[in-house]
Amino acid sequence: MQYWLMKSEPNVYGITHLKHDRVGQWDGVRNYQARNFIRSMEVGDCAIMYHSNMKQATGAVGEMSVEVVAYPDPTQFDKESEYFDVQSTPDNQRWSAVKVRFVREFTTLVTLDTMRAMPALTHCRLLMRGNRLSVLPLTKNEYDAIVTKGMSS
DNA sequence: GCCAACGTTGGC
DNA sequence: GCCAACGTTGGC
Repeated sequence: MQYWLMKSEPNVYGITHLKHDRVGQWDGVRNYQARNFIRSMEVGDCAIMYHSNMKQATGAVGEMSVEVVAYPDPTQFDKESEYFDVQSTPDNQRWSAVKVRFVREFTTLVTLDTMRAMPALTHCRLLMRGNRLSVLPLTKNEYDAIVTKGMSS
């Protein structure tokens, strides 16, 4: 069992969308390190959804689980998509997607400030300077600490 | 293989 | 909207 944190922009695909869809495709990852994490995901892995780029509501918003392991991200071949990658071909599939299932939405937004103040997250990559990874691993301890905060009212 | 230029991310 | 930090590209 592995634990992850996955960033999304809530206006593109946030917790509200996933809650509605129940199972959603996590695509558009265009960073090799993040892609490699995507490829190492297993069915049943736990993941925290994190909303980024929000003026008021940046932070962890809920829990997901991995429903389908990595497969070629269809948006890389879609000329209409903003994620289209001219260098991707059927023989050279550069990018991967997974499917995630909605588990629950936090009752409380866990903001960056809150997370910075949590001893359990001292070494979390999310909080390190200049961190830009959109998919990153968490320890069970880090994951549990965020969920506990999120479900406290 | 180095590295300058450029593009992107994401907090503020 | 700004800009620091980091990743990628491409000339050499």
